[in-house]
Amino acid sequence: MDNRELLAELLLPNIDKTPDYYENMYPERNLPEGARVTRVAPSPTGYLHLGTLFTSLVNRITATSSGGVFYTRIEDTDKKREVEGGIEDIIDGLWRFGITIDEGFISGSEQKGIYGPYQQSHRAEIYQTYVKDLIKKGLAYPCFCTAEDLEAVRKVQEENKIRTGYHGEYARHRDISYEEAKALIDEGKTFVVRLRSPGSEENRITFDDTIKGKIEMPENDEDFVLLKSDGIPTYHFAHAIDDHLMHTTHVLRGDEWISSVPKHIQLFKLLGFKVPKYGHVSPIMKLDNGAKRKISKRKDPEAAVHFFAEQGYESICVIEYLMTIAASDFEDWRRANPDADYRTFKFNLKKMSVSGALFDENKLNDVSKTKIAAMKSDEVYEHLTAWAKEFDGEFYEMLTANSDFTKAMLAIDRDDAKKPRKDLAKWSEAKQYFAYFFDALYTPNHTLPENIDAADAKAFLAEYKKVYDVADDRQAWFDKIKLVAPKFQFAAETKEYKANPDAYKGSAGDLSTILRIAITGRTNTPDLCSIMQVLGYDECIKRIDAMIEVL
RNA sequence: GGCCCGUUGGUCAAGAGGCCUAAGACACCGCCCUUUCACGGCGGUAACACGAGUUCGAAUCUCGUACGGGUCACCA
Repeated sequence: MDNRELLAELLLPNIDKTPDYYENMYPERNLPEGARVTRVAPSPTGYLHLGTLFTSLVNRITATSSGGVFYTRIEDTDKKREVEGGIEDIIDGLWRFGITIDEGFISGSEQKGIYGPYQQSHRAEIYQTYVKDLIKKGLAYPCFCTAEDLEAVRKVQEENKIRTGYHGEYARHRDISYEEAKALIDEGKTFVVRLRSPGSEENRITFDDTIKGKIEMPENDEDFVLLKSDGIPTYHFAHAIDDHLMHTTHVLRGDEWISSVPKHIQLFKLLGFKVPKYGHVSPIMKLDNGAKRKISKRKDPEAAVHFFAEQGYESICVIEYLMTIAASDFEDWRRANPDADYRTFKFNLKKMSVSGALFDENKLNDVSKTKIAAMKSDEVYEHLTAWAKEFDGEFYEMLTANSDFTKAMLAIDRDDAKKPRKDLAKWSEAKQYFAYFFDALYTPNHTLPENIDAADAKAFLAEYKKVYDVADDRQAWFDKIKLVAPKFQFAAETKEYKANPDAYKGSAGDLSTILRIAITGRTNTPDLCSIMQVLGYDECIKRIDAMIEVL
């Protein structure tokens, strides 16, 4: 046995398989030409992040549009940062947003597919097998440097203005002999396994990023860590092994990875793997004191996708909004296909923005309002109550105490309307918006607009009471307002009033406003006639009387 | 600091040397429609970061500057 073989046996004595074993175990996927295999590989370090959702969406739709496969893989190689229930949180979150998962972790505890296990902490033997092979080939070696050793080297490099890192002459254990290694191990020293990089900073490599285009960078010459001292791989190594074995065709990930691409390409080539296509997704940004910055888990509530659920944004609305960021031609498509499922949109990575988009709440609200406006009352009822049940128990009780009443309320300007109102963007707005329908929420406010005289208002309400019939349809209802209008010198027709404003105190429109204030305490509500029908005769009279009383 | 990437109205963006007197959407403003609000219709304000160069011609190509972002771990 030569030095390399001895080293390999010394370092990884329990590994008895060779890479061939795994190559045979995980065969090529049987997929049609052009089908793309994508994945999202989150670390269970906390809740589902907006950025993770975004990249998941991009991966998902890329697979879908090409008839491919989208799978999840858990990157739990850093035990220190792991959070209890993290896997479940992320996977369930994906499903909740309609990101379907074909393979890998399909719930917090279930895996599906023949390329597993889909959790890196359970794949140690696989990684070690490949590392052992690399050592035998002289492409990897043990490094016994401690954190302090590395720190000292870095300091020297910084002082001498040399590029920091474990490369070239600073790769101290690069040519360690079997004997040296054995002695150190016998002393009880721990080690990591590093790549013996054949690269040089002088060389340039280029790769074609499917999102950002052609990128040129110096070749990697750093002997970066493959296996940590606990025998678990670093991200770089796990990425190469897993994406190769799981036959990922497109690695679509956050653009913080761009600078690691030279490492990855080198690794794939050294391992004899086919290099996948890379696409680097720009982060979603946020405006902070006039400065653009990446949305941060720590500072921004909307970084946690849970925020949107709490606010009562429909998950599909968040997704559609993200689609407008992901694909510059999505909005046009949406206008042309207002009812189509977004999944049928033909997604093209080339249409993605190369710079990070600012998160735009206005736009989200617009997308959301349009979506909710298109719903029928039954659907709104279902979604609203589901939200309230989880986030506002008190409101939930009110909504469900009399579901027919609530549904009638929700049907106003919606079910029979040619052009439904665009009002609600998120369910948390509903409580305030519909407050006057519920005794517990309604606080009368009898403030009149400045152009209306209190005496007139009082007289009008008293007169209106006499003719009011809850059974009137919209036309009859308005005719009655017009009927009484002349008695107070108000114009029955808006046009008349506009043509000759001095002849009148106001128009039928102003009278409606008085009535609206009496009934709802507001000047801005959906169709008043319908509101009065839903509220019922007694309640309306009660409110009218209450207003007459205070005037 | 080294290495990457980026920069078109307030926001998202179209744009591949002449079709750009620079599209569209959101937001904002005005008018019309209208019982209110909304929808809808019509219109408006508003942008190629800066400087050189290449070219008959540059938002588009090149270089430099500025600004922004990312990355330089036994984290992903």
